[in-house]
Amino acid sequence: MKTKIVFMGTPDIACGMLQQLIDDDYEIVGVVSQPDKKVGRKQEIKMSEVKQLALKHQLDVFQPLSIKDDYQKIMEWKPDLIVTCAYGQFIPQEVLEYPPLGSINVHASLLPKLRGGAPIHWAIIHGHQETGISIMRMIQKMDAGAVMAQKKVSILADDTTGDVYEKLKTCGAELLHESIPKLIDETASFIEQDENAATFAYNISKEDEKINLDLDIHAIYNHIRGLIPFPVGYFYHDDKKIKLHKVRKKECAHHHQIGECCGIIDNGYAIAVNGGFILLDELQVEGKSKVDAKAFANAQGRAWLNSCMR
RNA sequence: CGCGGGGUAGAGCAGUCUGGUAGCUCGUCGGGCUCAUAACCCGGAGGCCGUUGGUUCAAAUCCUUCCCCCGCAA
Repeated sequence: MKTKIVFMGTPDIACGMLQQLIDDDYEIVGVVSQPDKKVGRKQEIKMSEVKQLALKHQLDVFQPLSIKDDYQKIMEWKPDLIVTCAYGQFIPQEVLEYPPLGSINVHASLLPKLRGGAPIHWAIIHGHQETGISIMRMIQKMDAGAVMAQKKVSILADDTTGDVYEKLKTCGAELLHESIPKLIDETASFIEQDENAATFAYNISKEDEKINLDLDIHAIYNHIRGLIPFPVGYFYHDDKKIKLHKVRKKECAHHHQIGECCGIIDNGYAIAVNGGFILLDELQVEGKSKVDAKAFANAQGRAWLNSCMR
């Protein structure tokens, strides 16, 4: 008899896990995801990525506004196991304890490091050279349950959050594929996390997206690439917000002011910082569309020469 | 009717306030120069100035209708 699983998740990365469960031919009795949201200027209704994938495979979808007091449906599905990945709400104890095989979560960091909603972004912003996937038991405290499996992934010097995200999506799916059989045949072993070593990676706030040009070139570069492709870092020129979609760095000595616009260097639009230049390959000025460095340098970038970003 | 910016040559922009020959940088095409270049020089092509109606002798520019793009807020 197939193991009955309820999957709970919302954004794209969770789709990697759901797809793996589908491919592994478990009986997915239901999928729980965040409610459809109005999004953008036009406030169009958007279904979560997980919901879209679930519907494509004709799975039952449940979207409680607040799962805290609306979870009966999950019990009715009678799951043997609950698998979650970036669902977005705290799940009541009664639900977590219901399945005989327990409730596990796929988290994109090497726990106990980087607990929270944005582990990939913060791993890069902090300049880490490796991160990974952890699969652990769900408990009431965020990402604090005993860990049953981990797998490392390296972060290359120029990787963006998007790059690492793709690696982790694949890695997570593989680890999940290996782990569930161990739960079923009871060979899984769980190790409690070292609470003293815990660090946190909370969701990125507006303030976190602002790039501080006073830092050294490496910190700035890590900060910017850690926010690509979403939500994207920014700084200002006068009162105009400049969003940074694609950048490189060039370490070298120079005599420019911090934040000074220096025109095209190595095909990128150069901004002087401590220790070298940040080369903008794709940027977007508030109210305008995204443009490449050359296009930007033709008009606006030319006018801004010798003035400073801040 | 949430707030704001914008639509001008293939690209990025100026011109709009104060109506009067369609401009700049880049690309492209042709020619020239150089050992050489994302170098430089000369020349050319390419626009219903987003759309509708109006004001005017005359509209990219002023008033009006609608469409589309973007930033913010949610």
